[in-house]
Amino acid sequence: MYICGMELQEAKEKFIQTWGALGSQWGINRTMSSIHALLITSNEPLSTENIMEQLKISRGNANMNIRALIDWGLVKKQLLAGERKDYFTASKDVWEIARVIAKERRKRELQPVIEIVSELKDIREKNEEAEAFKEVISNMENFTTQVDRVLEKFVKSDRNWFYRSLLNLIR
Amino acid sequence: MYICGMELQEAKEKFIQTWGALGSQWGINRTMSSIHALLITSNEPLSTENIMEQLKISRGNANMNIRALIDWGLVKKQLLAGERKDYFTASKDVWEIARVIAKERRKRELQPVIEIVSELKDIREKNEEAEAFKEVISNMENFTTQVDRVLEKFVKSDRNWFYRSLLNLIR
DNA sequence: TTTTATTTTCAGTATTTTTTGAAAATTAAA
DNA sequence: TTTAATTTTCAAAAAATACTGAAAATAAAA
Repeated sequence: MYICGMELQEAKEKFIQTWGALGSQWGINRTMSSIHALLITSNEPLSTENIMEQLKISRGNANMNIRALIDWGLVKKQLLAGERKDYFTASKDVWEIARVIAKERRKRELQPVIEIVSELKDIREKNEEAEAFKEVISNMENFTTQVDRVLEKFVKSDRNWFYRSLLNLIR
Repeated sequence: MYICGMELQEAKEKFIQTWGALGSQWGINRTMSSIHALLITSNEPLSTENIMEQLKISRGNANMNIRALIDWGLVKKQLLAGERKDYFTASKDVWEIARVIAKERRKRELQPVIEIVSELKDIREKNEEAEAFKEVISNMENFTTQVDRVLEKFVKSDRNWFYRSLLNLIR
């Protein structure tokens, strides 16, 4: 019985809940981030059934979201000797997690925007209104390609570069 | 009649559509980002009715989302002399837009996570499993507070600092 | 091969989120 | 005042999204 502080189980549940809520605020579905959080906090690989049980979700739901996580590169299958079931793990390394998420979002979201912005430059009209629009688009292209380059660097970098760069930025 | 390239109107519509889709991928509702995009590309302030017409949405919907945008600091009311209606504008400055979005998301999302992570540190248990969890949480606290500091700096910085920093990062 | 365990799929259902539209509230002019 | 224009609210409807559960597919063991 703990007077202050909290028990491990309670903390894990709170973490799973928070991670889930955070994900859904960022356009990732709640179950997917909850499963991710569960795996992050689990000290051993979990099977689909473990996950279904602990999060009280159906097999179909578990299966779909595990696959999505694997697709993102956030979760890996682990074959356990003598076991027929698949087991799953997630990296506990926060920097690595951030790196993978940045990599995927760059690919899935930033790249398409850059493409479309680049298309939108081709306007022939020459009046004031058109020029103003072109100016916005041109700035946006500038901005997105710069951000893209930074993300690319981050994704390819190592932990030391990242933490060193952060320090430089806030210096 | 244009052979290649596109007309201004078409480009604007494409931009509005893209911006809307992007927003919804990032947990901001599609109408809200579409209104924002419409205002970014408009060369004059627009009234609620203008917005309703151009995006084909209801008055209630327009009103709620305009207010949300004002709440975020992305849109401003503009009183037009001799007009009774409210008119709205949005900054066309991409850097400024990014700054405001970073500011709001930092306040609304990063801060709460930092708070919760800090709470989760108080675990009394001392077994191996608890230590592993504490390690994850501690790294997460580290990471989030560092990112928070960079965002704070960005939010308070000027355009020059930002572009200079980006250049330094990718150098 | 057949049997059994496991994973995948997906139509139907449930839930959540967004939107509408009309009534109520507010604001400014008459 | 009263009247008219405008904005806000919010219950109900619609749309989008997520979830279930059972059947089909796959893979491994017997």
